[in-house]
Amino acid sequence: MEQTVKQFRKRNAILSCLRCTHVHPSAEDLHRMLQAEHPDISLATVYRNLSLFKRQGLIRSLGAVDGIERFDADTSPHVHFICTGCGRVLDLPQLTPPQSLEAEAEGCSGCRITGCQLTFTGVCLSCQQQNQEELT
Amino acid sequence: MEQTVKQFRKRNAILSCLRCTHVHPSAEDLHRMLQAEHPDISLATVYRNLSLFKRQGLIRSLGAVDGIERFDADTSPHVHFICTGCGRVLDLPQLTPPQSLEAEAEGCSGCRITGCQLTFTGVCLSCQQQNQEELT
DNA sequence: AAGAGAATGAGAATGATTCTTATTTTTATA
DNA sequence: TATAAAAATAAGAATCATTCTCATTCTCTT
Repeated sequence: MEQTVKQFRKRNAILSCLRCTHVHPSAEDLHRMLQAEHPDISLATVYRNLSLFKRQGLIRSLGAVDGIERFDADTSPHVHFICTGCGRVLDLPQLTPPQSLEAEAEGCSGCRITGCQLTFTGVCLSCQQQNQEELT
Repeated sequence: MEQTVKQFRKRNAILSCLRCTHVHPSAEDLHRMLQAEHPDISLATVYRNLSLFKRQGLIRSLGAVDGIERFDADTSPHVHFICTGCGRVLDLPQLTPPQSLEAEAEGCSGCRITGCQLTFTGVCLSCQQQNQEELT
């Protein structure tokens, strides 16, 4: 007899799914990833819950890449790289964001600072290789 | 007799306008600002030329604030602050972005890095005051 | 002055995101 | 356990920033 543990709440599934990936997906990406387990999940539900999580501070938005918002369940301060070729977003966990600047920023501006985002842009390895091939 | 120097090209006006402001305007903001001098300028022209300037590297996009893209004619590396209350974007010219990290980032990721964006978020002075008043 | 090519205006098209509403699921209460 | 109230969801419509289309207007060259 199978367990009667049914997972009715799709909300948890959305958060889990985001927490299990490192691709910094868009809402549509997540919707696609979730469909295996929840074939009837609605795109609106994904959007709705993502903004809820954002408000709750459970996740972060990385802003839009090519006009599409990307999300990250890792809310700890870390550095990102965005490839201008393919739109891939990578974590750069080796680097530490310059926390010293935060106090300095508050001091010189009078603004109360609650967040910091350091993002590099450029061309990722696989796009570099692809560009190379195209020249041949 | 008035000078016969007519400024037919609106393109230059758009770039000049962006260069003369520090508010990091949106396309619509610019369109509004330009209407004094060019009452018949089209919003499509503003958008069209902004993406041209971006491609040419004459201006930078700061990404979207509240779903609306914001632009900056200052392409030199500098730090931004975005107010989550009013959406205002401020320069923090006192701070220098950590250029040392860029080489480190290339080293550890293999990505070719072409740009860097350091952005703080929080509450600006005038929004802090307004919040204060609301409590009274 | 005429023709070719670039720039523009106006409005339609696009597409990501949000909203609405009817339905389903969950929780609270008896 | 039944039942009512509250929360969550699906589906599709609505919104709105941005891009596209195409007819017209400018600009430059000859």
